[in-house]
Amino acid sequence: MSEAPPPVSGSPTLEDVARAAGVSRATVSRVINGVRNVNPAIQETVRQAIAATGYVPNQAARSLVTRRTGSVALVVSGAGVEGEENPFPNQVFADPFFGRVAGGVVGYLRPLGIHPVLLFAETDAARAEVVDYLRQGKADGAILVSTHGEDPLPKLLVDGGLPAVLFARPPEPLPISYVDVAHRTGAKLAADHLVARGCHRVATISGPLDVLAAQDRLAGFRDAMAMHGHPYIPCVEGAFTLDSGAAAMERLLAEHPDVDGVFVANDLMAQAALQVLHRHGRLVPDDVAVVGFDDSSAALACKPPLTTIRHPVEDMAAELARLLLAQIEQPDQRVTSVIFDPALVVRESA
Amino acid sequence: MSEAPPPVSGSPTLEDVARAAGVSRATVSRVINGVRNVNPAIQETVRQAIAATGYVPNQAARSLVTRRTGSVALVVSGAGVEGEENPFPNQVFADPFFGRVAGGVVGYLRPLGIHPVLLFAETDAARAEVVDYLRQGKADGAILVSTHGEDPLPKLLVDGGLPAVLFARPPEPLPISYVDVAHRTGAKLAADHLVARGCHRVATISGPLDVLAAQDRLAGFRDAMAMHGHPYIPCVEGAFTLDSGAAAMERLLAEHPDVDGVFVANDLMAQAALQVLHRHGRLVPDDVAVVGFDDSSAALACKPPLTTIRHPVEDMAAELARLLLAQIEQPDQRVTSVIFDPALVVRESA
DNA sequence: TTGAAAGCGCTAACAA
DNA sequence: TTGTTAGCGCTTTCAA
Repeated sequence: MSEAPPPVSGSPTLEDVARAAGVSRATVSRVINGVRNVNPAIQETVRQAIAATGYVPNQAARSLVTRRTGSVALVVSGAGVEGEENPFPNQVFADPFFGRVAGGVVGYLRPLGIHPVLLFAETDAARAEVVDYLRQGKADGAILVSTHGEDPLPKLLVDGGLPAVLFARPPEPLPISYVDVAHRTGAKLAADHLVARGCHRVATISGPLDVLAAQDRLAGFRDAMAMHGHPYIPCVEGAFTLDSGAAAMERLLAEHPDVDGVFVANDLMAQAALQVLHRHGRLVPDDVAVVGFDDSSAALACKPPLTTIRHPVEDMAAELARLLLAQIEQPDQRVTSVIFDPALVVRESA
Repeated sequence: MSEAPPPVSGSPTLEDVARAAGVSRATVSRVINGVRNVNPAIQETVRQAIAATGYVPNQAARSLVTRRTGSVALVVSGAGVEGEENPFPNQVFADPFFGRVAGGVVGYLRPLGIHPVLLFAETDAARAEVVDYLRQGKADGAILVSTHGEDPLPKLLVDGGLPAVLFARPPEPLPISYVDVAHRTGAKLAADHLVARGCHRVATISGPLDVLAAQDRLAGFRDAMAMHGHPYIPCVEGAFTLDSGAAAMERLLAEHPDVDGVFVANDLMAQAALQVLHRHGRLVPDDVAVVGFDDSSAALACKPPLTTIRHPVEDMAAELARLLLAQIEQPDQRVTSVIFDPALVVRESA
């Protein structure tokens, strides 16, 4: 057990291991990388030498020749304004949605020994940095989670020929793989549930209609209600925010005081709607049933707890990671997209 | 403007730029790295060549020779149990404390072009991976945010001679730089405030007394109260959790029904204490004044909003990043620690 | 099945 | 001030 004199300086290299094992660097490399055609006995010797020397491969040297870093960027991107005050939106972390995405990505990547680098791209400068980050080979590809629809980063990446995948379908068609949820299916779930509850005078509060998801949710809801014999469904457009949800609910109540069921395009607006209904003395769900969308943390914070449509965010994020790795392996492969089915989560509001 | 034939394959290298500029690789390298002693005219030529070729330095090649990656790991560590179900604690992201830490770190590092890699180290295996991550040269150092006191990772890193810094003083003395908050000062702030309000029968709910921060907060509070002429302050030990806070408050009320001021060692327990007081018909702050510690999101969620002690978490995190970079530059420098003063945030509970 | 040798793209002595 | 050159530690042909 006495061998492998400690290397004079720095940590041991392949050379040191090779010398300790009495083989060539190439052989040690083969053992480490699990290349077949290596004599089992030699494999064992090499393994012992590795343990004895405490060898750890140098990632830089490895990357230089393989042109891979084995790391990916997890980019939280948006259409933020140049010169924004806060360079790092704390709220991103507070957002349970992002937490679930990160959880799904890490859950898939960690067993593969890949750890995501966290990048924020709220400004043009930051977006340019992301592109550079990938071009410098600091990461092999990027998983993008956009907070806004008009995010220019996906196009930048595609134009740069950099491997990237997207959470949610891009507004403009782009040759990029993405995952998304079947918004229409989710909206149908909400419609079916409201009808099954016996709601007859149903309305909806949509998201901003320049956002794809909002369009799809509205269309899906209307289609499903039409199937149930309700050809016209009143709609007030919101902006996915608390304030806009409150305003929309007020207007809905003013224009359709007899409403007994509302599908709200996201939980945040639904939470506000619930408060408005409460102020107006309407009991939820008895007088008015409310269904939200997202199953965000807001859904549980609601009074009463919100019945809503849940994305399989973690699964979607894991699939996204898988798609990215596939694209890194085979850059010229056709883009793939995967649409996930959402599920109805019944709580007390409907 | 017609030069630099596009490189045959892959992206341009230093060689390509050098050829386009009619100089040597070394000169281009000097220009890129801002080394002085380069003829301004040549500098300009080189810059144009860089722009013309679209050159971006290869990080792997650079790291191989400089032995620096220019990236750091942000490690969320704990004393988690082996084989835990959830490999990635979503709640970490939900925790506003972590968000603030990350914000401070990113705020400091991003202008330097450094992006943190997010690592989780809840299990022994994960901790070994963190050590390997650094040993492989995938990051130059680690910023550790431990969720538990007995986290073994700091020692692993120190023993490995790997650059690392800690958020919060390690329980066992360790040659590692850290930042922390002056717990005793914070507790004194709380004491002074309660006394100034006119509280005469003051008690405290401490954290688990095997945790340093809990010890310091208790001692600091008692010392300050003694200065105000209250030599003995009743104390019930909690566990920094909601449940333990409620239990402690119940006990306090049973043993000292005439209490009119309580310092609770963290906001979560204070929140529970508030609920218990409410159940017992005690008005806060009129009957009983309550001061928490941390200024976590719980403080604002309380009814009434909690008066509490706030850490300058972002500043602390930024300083931590600075300490790490300093240590990476000068590995054999003595460890430094910086203690930050907390501040009293007066809301409605006291 | 194994070894020798040629780089990967860059920085940093050392010369000129 | 600039160029030449020698590696950094690894993977990967190509021969043996």
